[in-house]
Amino acid sequence: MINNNITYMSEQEQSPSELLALRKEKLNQLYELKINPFPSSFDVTAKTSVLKSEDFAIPENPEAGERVSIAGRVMTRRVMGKAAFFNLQDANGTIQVYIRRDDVGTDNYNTVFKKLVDLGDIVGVKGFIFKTQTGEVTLHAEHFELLSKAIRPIPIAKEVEEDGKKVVYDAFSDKELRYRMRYVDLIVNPHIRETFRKRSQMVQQMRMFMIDQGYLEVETPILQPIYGGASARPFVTHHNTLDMKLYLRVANELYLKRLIVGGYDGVFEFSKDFRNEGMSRFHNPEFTQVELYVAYKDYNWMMDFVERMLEHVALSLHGSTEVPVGKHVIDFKRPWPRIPMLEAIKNETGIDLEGLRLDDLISAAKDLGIHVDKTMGKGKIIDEIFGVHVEHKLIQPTFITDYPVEMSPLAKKHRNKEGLVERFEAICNGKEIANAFSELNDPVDQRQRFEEQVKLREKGDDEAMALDEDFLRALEYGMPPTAGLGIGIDRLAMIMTNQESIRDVLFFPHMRPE
RNA sequence: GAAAGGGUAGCUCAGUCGGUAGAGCAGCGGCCUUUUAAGCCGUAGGUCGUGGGUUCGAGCCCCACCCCUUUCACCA
Repeated sequence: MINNNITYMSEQEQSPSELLALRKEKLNQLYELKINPFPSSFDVTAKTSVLKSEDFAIPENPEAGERVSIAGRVMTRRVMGKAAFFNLQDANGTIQVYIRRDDVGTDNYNTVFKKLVDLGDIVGVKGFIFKTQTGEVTLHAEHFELLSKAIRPIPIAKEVEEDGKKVVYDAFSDKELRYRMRYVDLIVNPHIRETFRKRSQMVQQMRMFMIDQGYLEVETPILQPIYGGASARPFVTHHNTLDMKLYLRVANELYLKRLIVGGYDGVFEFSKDFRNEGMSRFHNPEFTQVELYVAYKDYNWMMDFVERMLEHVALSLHGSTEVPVGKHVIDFKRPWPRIPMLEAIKNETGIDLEGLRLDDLISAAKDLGIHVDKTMGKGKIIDEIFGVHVEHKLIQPTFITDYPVEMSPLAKKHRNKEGLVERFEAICNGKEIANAFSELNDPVDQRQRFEEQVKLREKGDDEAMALDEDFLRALEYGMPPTAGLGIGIDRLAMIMTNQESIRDVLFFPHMRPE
């Protein structure tokens, strides 16, 4: 016991790093000087990005120019005795600040700025804009004030221009640390801030696009007594007062269709969904989808809609329908090719699966190197062939249409193709980005489809859907013909921001505890 | 779940054959009033992911475990 205690205490002494302790000591010194290291507010009148833009005119005699005040984080510092330069970073950029002892006061400069302010501290400055000898737009500070003391050191990267290119040295680049401490990542890696700004813009543009059509943005339950709307394993939780099992939603489809039954002619929801499955660069346990349901429309209309909306999104984010993604340039200009699934398979493999009996289909699949087991029906086999031989080759936006009915228990049967449903997926960069169908609104057919799902579940398919009696009751009151759509927001954001991993478009991707 | 790679100072990384733990930046003490990876002089900083083992001696070799990355499988 005694030994353990001694070990424990010595760990305690070592654990706050020297740098942390030193900065806490600086806090104490500030208090002794009657300087509040965490004041309540500061009057900001300008942004660094505006000050550095062409629009901001610097007069002949800069000292006669207007006074501006800016606030932000001290990112670099070059002290030359009685004067110094530092770079101040605000939300949109950085600007160099020139500060002299004779302008801001001896104590403020020598003691506060030089001794007690560190890189990473948040400060406010007021002064006028001029250009240095080397032509850099700089704020000449006449007032300097500490706004928030940072007691942890930030990882400082050095940036330099070499042959006209920006080269960054010692960037904060450890992915684990970046994801675990996204706040630090955002401070020191400005391009990360930009990626998330783009994601936000993307969502905003989609929202406005749908609102402009007159569709209603709604919210539906995340905690559901019966989960449905997608083939997936759910997270389970428990309600104490009701003493009942609840599921975190895997989709919101069945609730949105209840609202179409209720009489709205268009509803959509940006929905956090939860699926208890593997993690990868394309999968996070929680992810975002937007689902949209429009009455009196079918999947053909929905293809037009998706084209129009995503073309609009690309244009508003990039000023062009062309979006660079990895080695490719993806062009969202409409119209996109529309290819029935069996035709797409025929195009890629030369094999026509149309009208094949199950045993012929199985041998065709085996010829194509597909692993087939006895539980797989025709639909599953076709889907597998498509996944292995076609999907990853579709780089430019493409609609794949008319899926096997077995894979789509919520989609309406095709009006003239036996065994298929009126469904499409939009494929882009080799991945599904949208999934849509003419919604099944026949309550008798829907009940049969649910019952088939229940059989699959009994056979051991733990991703099969459960029978939702209340949803069936809603359909029994009559749902108009309806087109429904789901778009994976994270996947789309990866494309629109040219990121290879879903973790780079989620602020806080799921990580094991530290 | 499987395979490969990785975990060394606050950050980015070296570390040879197993022989006292290294650099740059950040930090600390100085000098320097238009610098910009500022510069110059000096200085401090480590549970080498964790726990075992082999050895006179382990950052390095062996075993187990933890965490991350990438790829694959399931899935959106």
